[in-house]
Amino acid sequence: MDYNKLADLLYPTAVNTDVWENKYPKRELKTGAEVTRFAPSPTGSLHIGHFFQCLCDSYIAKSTGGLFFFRVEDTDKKREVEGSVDNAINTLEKFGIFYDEGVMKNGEEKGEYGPYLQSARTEIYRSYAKKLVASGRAYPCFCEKPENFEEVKEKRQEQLEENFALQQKDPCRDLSLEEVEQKLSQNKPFALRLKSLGDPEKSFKFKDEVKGEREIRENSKDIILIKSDGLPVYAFAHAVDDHLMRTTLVIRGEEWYPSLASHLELFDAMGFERVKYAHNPVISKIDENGGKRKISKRKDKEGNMAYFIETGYPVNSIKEYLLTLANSNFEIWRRQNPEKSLEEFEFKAEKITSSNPMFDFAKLNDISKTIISKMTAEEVYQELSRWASEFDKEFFEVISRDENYTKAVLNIDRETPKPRKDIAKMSDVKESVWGYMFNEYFKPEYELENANVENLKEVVATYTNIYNHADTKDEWFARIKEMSGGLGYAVDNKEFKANPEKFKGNVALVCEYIRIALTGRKNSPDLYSISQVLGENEVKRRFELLLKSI
RNA sequence: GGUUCCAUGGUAAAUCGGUUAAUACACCACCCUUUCACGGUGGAGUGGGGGGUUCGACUCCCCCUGGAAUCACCA
Repeated sequence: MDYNKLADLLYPTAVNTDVWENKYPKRELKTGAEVTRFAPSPTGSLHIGHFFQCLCDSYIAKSTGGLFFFRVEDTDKKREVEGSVDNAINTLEKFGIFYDEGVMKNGEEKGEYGPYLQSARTEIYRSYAKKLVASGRAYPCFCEKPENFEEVKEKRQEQLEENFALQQKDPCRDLSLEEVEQKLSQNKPFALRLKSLGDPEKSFKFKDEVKGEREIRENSKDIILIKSDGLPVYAFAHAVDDHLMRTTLVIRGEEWYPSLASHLELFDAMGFERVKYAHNPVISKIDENGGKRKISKRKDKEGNMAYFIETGYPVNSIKEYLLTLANSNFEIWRRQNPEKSLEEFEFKAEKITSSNPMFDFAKLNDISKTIISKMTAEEVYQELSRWASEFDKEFFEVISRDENYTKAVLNIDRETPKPRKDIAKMSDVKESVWGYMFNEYFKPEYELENANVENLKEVVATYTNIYNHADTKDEWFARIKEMSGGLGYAVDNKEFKANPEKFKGNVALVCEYIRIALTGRKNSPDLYSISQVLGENEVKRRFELLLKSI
């Protein structure tokens, strides 16, 4: 078989690969510098696993003094979702992840190693395809392609049931030049397959940057390289692009690990220097049935990065949480360096665990609450209005109506040595933390279970008469105490504990009644601060509202 | 079913052959407190099972079990 002839037949116009090798020379970097990349396919919003990798990529590039680029793997036109590229770019921007090269908004690009959009690289792929054919390492396959994945699965199921018949080599593997010529003349579309020389009985040593030294079996599959639509498949595009873009470290999900051997064979067949790999664990969750499974972008809200943006988690909360999953020593570093910027953390690929971590909302929320508790009211306000202006326009109107009022609300129990930790995400402000401070969201639907309604009424009715907005905090409390005593509540808590039957309750209970009137709930921060921020008229109005409603 | 990866409390995990097996979140109790929180103190809870190797194993080896990934002209 004359492979050169076959190559000319298949790719008559493809240019020699030297053109590309010269156009994209090796990068000049100091030793140890890693070139990493984030290369999603534009199939909708960003998955948390992708973002996780992306975070690792950017950290490693930065901490080794290398560089990080952004490539778009748009080779599956069927699955493509419009707007995905912009969405990914926006997400990276929102999360403060900057890339040195790659696709930008409006279809522009920066960097000397582009195009960074795979669909714009077909000419390059054709050159390498031709080279591979010419060296006898790839061949055209004219077989009919499966309609869809369902069909593939059915076929697989059949194979399983017949005790999995061994996969045979592709029938097109040994087509003669004449046969190829004839099919081509009939305008039959073809896919390009790798002619694998591997033997799965043999294995070789390989060092994964996360998993360490591993032994893997050789690949023997004649994997598809270029689809019949002329676009490359992941493996081929990965090999060509990461070679030509001079990537040094490929960080990707563990789901790629099983196909690693075929990728390595491809690199070797094309004469490329191998890149290093770091296979990350897949972020999983415990599902409704108690089982563990990979987080799904479709089924799980936390699988979708958009969720965190839409609900208003500060970007650093998400980053810090993912960092604790990626490098478990991050948490210790953070405790030792509470004031340092995230960027100063020294990230290590080999510290990434190889077992799949479970996503834990409780932990994320704790991290986030701590971060927000350290912000000033002004900072929270900025974050809140930025979020609300995009995702809760109505609330945005409400909080911007009186900026100073909103800031005063956000400042309650904040400027203390031990600030409250109650906001995990911006949507909490309205929904579970401060809603009642705004008339629109103050619902006089009181939580009255276990409350003695008559006593509640009595306390509020009495208190509304003696309330003095000008009181200092001490005066304010003294007044409540005095009133409590007069109404038959224990002023001394020890006494109350000793003889609870002698009193209607204690001062704590009186406060609870006032709290119910003021906030509609049984928990809220310091009542004095709340009254002061609400203002005298509003305080009185709420007392009246309660007295009328019960 | 084949191949592969993984295995310390509920979750994230430290240890890298000798420890009362750290720590954080969550949980419980108590303290602080006018309430809710925050904070403080304490508590319960972990090496999947079975074989080896070793004076000694959570740590090394083997088997089993369990979980996960993958087996597309998808990435």
